[in-house]
Amino acid sequence: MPAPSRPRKRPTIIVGSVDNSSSSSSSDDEEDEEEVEDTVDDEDEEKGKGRNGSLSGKGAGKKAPAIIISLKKVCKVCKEEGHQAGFQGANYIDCPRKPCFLCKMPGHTTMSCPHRVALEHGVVPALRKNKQTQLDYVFERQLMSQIPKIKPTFVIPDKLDRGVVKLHSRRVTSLEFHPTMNSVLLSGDKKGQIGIWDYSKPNEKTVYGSIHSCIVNNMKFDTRNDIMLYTSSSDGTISYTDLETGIGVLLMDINPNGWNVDTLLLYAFISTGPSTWRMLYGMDINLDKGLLLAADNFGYLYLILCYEREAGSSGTGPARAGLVLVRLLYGCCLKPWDPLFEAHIWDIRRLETQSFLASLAHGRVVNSAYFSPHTGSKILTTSQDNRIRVWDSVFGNLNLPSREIVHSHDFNRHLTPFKAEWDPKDPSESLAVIGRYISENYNGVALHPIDFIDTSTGHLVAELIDPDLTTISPVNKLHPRDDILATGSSRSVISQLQVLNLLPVKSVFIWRPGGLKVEDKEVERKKEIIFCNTGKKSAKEKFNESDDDDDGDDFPSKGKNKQQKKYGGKSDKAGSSKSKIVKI
DNA sequence: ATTTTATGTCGCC
DNA sequence: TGGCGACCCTAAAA
Repeated sequence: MPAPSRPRKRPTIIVGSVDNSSSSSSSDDEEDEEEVEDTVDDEDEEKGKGRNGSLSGKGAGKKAPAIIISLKKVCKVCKEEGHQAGFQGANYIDCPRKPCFLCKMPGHTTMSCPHRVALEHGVVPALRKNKQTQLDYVFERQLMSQIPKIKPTFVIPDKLDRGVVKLHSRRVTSLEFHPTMNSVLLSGDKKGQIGIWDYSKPNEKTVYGSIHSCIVNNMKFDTRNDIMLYTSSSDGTISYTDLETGIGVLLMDINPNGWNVDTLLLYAFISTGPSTWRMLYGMDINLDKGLLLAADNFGYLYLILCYEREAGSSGTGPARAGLVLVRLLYGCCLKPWDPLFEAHIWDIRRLETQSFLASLAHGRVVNSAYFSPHTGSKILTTSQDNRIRVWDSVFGNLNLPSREIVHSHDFNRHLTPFKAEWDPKDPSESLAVIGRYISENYNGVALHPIDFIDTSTGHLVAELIDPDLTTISPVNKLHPRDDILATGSSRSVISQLQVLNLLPVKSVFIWRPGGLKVEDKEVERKKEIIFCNTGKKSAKEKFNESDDDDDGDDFPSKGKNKQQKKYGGKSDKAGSSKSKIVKI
């Protein structure tokens, strides 16, 4: 069923009415380069539908006007003259009339955003009211003691081996490592398929194509029987699938009438408004209690008793698109009315939904929320307002986050939402990984790093880039035991740099320091280097510097390929930036 | 070979 | 309040 289509206009060119008489290209005071060519093109496009077989139809257009009108270049964002937004080489120039694309504050652009170059990288310590309660006491006693006082050094690779495999024909939307088999990675895609890849035995890869009909949003292993996988999808179903056979059980379907029926009803009787199709965006399980919870885009929370396979649902009100946090509070009877689990539901638009225990206010849509991996005492959220937030002490005051970290993950359409995730190996529960939306100029090429952020300080510990990985990487997963990161590509790679290593479309990437034992031809091995720095600005400067002087690096320059350089802790300004590099 | 279409979100009018 | 266009967006389908 096609959505109501609007005619998508071609990029409209505004003909400058100021100087339509003067056709010469030298009349303008600024930006007088490609005026002639622009003029011809735009005339072609303004008439018919621009079937521009010949983009450079010099003058021979059938409706060529007698007067060639010169154009004032206007900003494509605000349509004003005098500046232009867009890429200039690998640098994107923001429209100065818009708020900063990074921090969303007016008055400056991304290039000069203080959060872009600050060492603290946008950390805003929150105001904390120091009022001790009984809950705080419980927190201190039961959970705080588990958190090490001294934070370990993060293990961030500065050299990478990479395995690449193409499993999916659509973008990867979720990743999960197997809970016990160290080298097995699960991946879900936009199409609803599930991929299984054992990257130590590259031949062992499987794709199951009929588990869901669209985006696989969540995957959770049945830890009691870890060949079984729970998955939730935007098709509104939860499946319980045997990974050895691909045979699954449909545990729940919240669209029993199907997509077409709902949509037909929608257009027949309502003619506008949101679809009634329900999509599952959040899921978590607690197998000790045999519980599975899932959340849909209308803000409903569904509870499934996994073991008995009794599906039931409990509505929490028609709020929209909240996310769900679920975690058992072992031995803590904090919520007498609900001793089994604690669920937080929040919705930035409709906060009146009654039954949540706490509401974490965000400026815009919340993409994800995760309890910290060991104690569960902290919550890490990613919001569309370009901020990562850490909420300390789920027992305490959650009115304000304890950290706000400005980070570019505000996404447009066609991208899987970015989700900052804890490093499950970090005992101090402070390291998080998240892909970055905004691009950065790395030696002349615009790349989108995967950021490692110390949420306790807000420092950008590392930004991981790859010259061949020119895609945005919204989906990332750190291995629960090994120093391995898996990431899913958001789109195909179209790059002239790929001479040797043809990165396939919609791949799953594995970075691992120290060597990846793979022999399969489909799994490429490549040694790369990542940036480790605390400020992107200086990273670029250093990059350019090390092109000149520094060498002896074990990475030879090969022809036209962009080379990545390793950065030591060279401070570039007053000892300000101190890199944290740990080679492993 | 090009255009359309996806059901994403927000600001603006 | 809702329709509409724009977005550092992609790419399969038509």
